[in-house]
Amino acid sequence: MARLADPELADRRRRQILDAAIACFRRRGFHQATMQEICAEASMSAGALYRYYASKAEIIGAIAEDKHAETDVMFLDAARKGSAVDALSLVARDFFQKFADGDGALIADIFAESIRDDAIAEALHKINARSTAYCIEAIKTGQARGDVDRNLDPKQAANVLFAAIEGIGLRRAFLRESDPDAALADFRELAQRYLSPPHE
Amino acid sequence: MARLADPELADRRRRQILDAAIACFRRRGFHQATMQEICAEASMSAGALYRYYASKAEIIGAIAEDKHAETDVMFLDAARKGSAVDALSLVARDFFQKFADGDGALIADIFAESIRDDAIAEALHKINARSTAYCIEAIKTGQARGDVDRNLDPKQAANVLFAAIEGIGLRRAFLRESDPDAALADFRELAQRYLSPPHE
Amino acid sequence: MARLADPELADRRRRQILDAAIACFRRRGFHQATMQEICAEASMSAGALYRYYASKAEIIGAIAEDKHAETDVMFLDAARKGSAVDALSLVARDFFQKFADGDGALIADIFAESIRDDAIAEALHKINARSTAYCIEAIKTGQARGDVDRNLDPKQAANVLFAAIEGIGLRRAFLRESDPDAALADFRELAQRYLSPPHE
Amino acid sequence: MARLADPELADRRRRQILDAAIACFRRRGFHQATMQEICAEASMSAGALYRYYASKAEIIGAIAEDKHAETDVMFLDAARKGSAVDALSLVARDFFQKFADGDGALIADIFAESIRDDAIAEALHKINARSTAYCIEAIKTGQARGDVDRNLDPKQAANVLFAAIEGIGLRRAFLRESDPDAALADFRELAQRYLSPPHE
DNA sequence: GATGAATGAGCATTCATTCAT
DNA sequence: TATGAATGAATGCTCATTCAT
Repeated sequence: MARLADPELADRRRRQILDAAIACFRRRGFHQATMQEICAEASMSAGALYRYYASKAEIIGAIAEDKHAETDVMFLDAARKGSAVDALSLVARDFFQKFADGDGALIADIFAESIRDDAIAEALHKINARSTAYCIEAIKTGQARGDVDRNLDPKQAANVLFAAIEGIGLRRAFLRESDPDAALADFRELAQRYLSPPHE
Repeated sequence: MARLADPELADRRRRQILDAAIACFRRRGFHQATMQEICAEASMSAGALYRYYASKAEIIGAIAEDKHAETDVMFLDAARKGSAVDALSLVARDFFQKFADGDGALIADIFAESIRDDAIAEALHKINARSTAYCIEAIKTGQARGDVDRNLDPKQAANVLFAAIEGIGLRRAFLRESDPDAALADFRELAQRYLSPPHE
Repeated sequence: MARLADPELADRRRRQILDAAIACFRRRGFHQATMQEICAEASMSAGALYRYYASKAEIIGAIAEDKHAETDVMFLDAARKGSAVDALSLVARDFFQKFADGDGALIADIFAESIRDDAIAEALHKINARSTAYCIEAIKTGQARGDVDRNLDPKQAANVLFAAIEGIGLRRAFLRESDPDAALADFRELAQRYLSPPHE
Repeated sequence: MARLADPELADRRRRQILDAAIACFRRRGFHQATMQEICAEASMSAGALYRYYASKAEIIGAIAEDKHAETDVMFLDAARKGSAVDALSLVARDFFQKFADGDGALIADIFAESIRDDAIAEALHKINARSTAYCIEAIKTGQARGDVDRNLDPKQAANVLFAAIEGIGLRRAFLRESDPDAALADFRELAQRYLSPPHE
């Protein structure tokens, strides 16, 4: 009588829960949002939800990874085709858009959580290492091409630039300035000046 | 004979509560830390604590302002004496030290809280406006002197640089890299390259 | 298979809570009885109770209405069949029985609460208007028949008689005189003399 | 150096506390009003207040007696001079005025408290016995004179009439009808008809 | 697989009362 | 006498999680 577990259904349900949780966490933060709210948002009973995620912490972990991972996909292509600044701008633009969409507080929550919680930090470090690796690659390519100052340490520069993207996004969310294009312009100017070789 | 209400005592108690709350919030975050923990940390009964702060939210607000305001004092002097980069470095150094001291998650919490809560945001905007004003001044002075590129918009540049400080601090906390001098070196290089006039 | 929310269960639980609350409120009053006591009396956890009533105030409101409404049912029949005094006596008897059963203080609490709280007052006014309407009808019928003095204003008389019932009940509870039949005799004598046409 | 306790001061302070407590209890009820509120209303520190009353319960007891006693003074004179109805009307008028002044809920609280608390009840019974005695006297005088039906039991009648006064006052407070003269008219009509001998 | 009622420890907050000054 | 800061148990209420159906 019993059918085997349908893995597609499980994936669908997990996605449904994550989306609901993201919506709730945006509005209220990880620790203020309740499981009941998430259940309601996901149109799902508590029992059903707990079949897919064993605890609130697990959902938080899943979302942190999820948010961090999204950016990754587009990087590689862009990095080869254009300059380092153009590739980074693509990432930055995407990131700023999230802030414009109301993800600012959630991203800050993820920072807080990953600073405090080693398990989450570890998961995010892996994702971050990959993104950084692409960026380092792009910077090295730029240095080879001559658009990027050869005196810069590629890894250090990659981290500084990611930090700048995050900082600009956060600060603009704090200041209620939500135009992602303005944020991007700020970032491009910073990146350009930071990366350019002297006497350009 | 009647003893009059002692305003010094009130100040001392408030400080005591804030310090205890900061310790708890660092470890556990605003919404996970309990009032009982704060009371214990402050060696104070719940009743005593509530004489000085009417609610947990009020403590959160007070700490947010407190943390934000700390940096301010030193800025003005530094800005007149040295270059814009040197003045900013002073602020940055101080900020990075907080991360090294374990304030990273708390600062992220403050970002999250101020993005979500308009009342807290408003209070912080005032404090931030003052800091930014000093920085803008320093940049203008640098432009007059010729160490700062005249093509930069001072206000925009000030915000970008603050954003960079915050981003670098957060990212390093996330990566468990706690050396504030390394962070400062990263920031100085970024600021130098960003602010310098071309053909230097 | 999914079980649908059972509305009967909800009704049962609500009744169970109300009964427990009435028992507690009788003994200790609205504001001295604790939710824990009510939970214990209802053999229910706090969480379960709060699924059915959102707050203590809501329970107080529900009980106030409940107590007030109980009398209503029997009136109409009685009013048609017998004299106004007989119909009123039925209500009075029922009311005095409540005092004999220990409801006196609770009824006084309901008065206090409804005098102070407009929301509760409003709800009770509706219920009261219905009871009064039946009584007015009975008095008018009596006037038509000739057992009731035609000089009396029916509405005014109805309110005076209800007031007398309440006053007698309260005063007897205060005096620890709990015999409902003695109370009823007092009331009948008063009502008879008050309503009778002169020269009878 | 130390002066002996000044008994006048003590009386003044006690009065001050009682007045403040009455004001608070009116607004919020015995068990919802806090000692802090009473202290503030009395412009007195908690320590000072507790020198004069050992507990909140003691204040409640004192107020209950106080409220009940107020009526007493005027009765005796009136009872001798006019008819029983006139004497009772004086008391009733005074009582209805209290309701008009906002004492309704407090009076209901006193009923509740005295029904539940034997100590308070006992104290009030004494005061009540005195008032009732005066009323009984007035009724007997009326019976002797012939304005009061000789078939009525004087004690029973006195209690019924007091009950009616209380019931009318309470019910009007509940209905938000605050005109004391209208209440008095209701009562006079009731008392007149209740007390009058037949064939008048 | 899914439901949603139930749990109960835990939470922020209050308040009658005390006591050092 | 008077003050008012302090106490801390108790309050109304919440919520992550479980489990019988």
